[in-house]
Amino acid sequence: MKFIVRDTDYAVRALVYMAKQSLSKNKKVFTVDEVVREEGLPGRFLRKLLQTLAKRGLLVSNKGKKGGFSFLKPPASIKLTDIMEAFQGRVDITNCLLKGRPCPNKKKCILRKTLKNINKLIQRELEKITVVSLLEGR
Amino acid sequence: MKFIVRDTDYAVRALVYMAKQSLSKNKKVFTVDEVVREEGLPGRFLRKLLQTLAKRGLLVSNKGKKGGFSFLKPPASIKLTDIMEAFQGRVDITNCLLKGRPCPNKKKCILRKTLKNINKLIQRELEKITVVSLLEGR
DNA sequence: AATTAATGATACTAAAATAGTATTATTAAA
DNA sequence: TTTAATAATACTATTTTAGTATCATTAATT
Ligand code: FES
Ligand code: FES
Repeated sequence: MKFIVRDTDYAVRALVYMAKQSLSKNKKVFTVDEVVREEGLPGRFLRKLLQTLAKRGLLVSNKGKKGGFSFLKPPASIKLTDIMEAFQGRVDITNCLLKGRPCPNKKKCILRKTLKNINKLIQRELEKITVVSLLEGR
Repeated sequence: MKFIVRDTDYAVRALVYMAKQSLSKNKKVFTVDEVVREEGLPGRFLRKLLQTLAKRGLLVSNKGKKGGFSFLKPPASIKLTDIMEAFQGRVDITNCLLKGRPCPNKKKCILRKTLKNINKLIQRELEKITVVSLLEGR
């Protein structure tokens, strides 16, 4: 069950690395190459991911020499769900209908109800997790 | 987020149809062709799915003229999770590690803990849902 | 001004997963 | 013997995922 896709995973690794350096060494700007060296991720791919995060307003990017990516939002305020939404849309396990055909009993469908409830819970729990909480474990 | 795959979906439709006929008309044996006619599913594909359910011990199959599939387990005792497991393995959203690389902080990883808890809850909830509860909405 | 080191945008491609089809064998009733 | 069903398994097409390549833009350094 692919709940967290690779894009999200790579992006989280990158952000956690950046947050770590940022908090411990007060480092501000990170090039893709640096993150790639440290985390062993595919470079061109990660670049695309960080671009996406910049478009989403989590990071800022600066072109040219001495350029790179830095946090726009502080890492303690970046939720896991923010990152997931950037790459995989909102958490939604309620899509129980395939090919547009309705379930046999849509209105009183117990599965639909159950999935909706579970989904809310998942969202609530994942929103508690931030880049810093991944780094620090709390 | 593909939580329920198409195989499961088709199989559920088939089983719900069969349960309905079984409960209302005391019908026992169903050919693939009948289900396909009624539910509009791809025939050869559904046959493969019902074969899987038979191997799993949910249905029995009978070859030859007047053959077909019938319930081995009563539909009220067939859980959604039984069907899901047949086609997509156990419900497991905890696979947060990709490409075998560990997360930055595996032992005290808050995401891991959160996902494990959520997963238990999902399993508990989905186990309450059976073929008959899908049919009846409770 | 030229060079260099960075990201931006976008198109392309390879690999894997998903969904579905085809073929041949087996079985049992009529 | 024919017919109507499933069994097994191989094959194929489509879609998604993952990743690469190319060229453009930008800003600091020399
Ligand atoms: S299975 Fe989705 S509405 Fe019932
Ligand atoms: S993200 Fe899986 S153990 Fe931390």
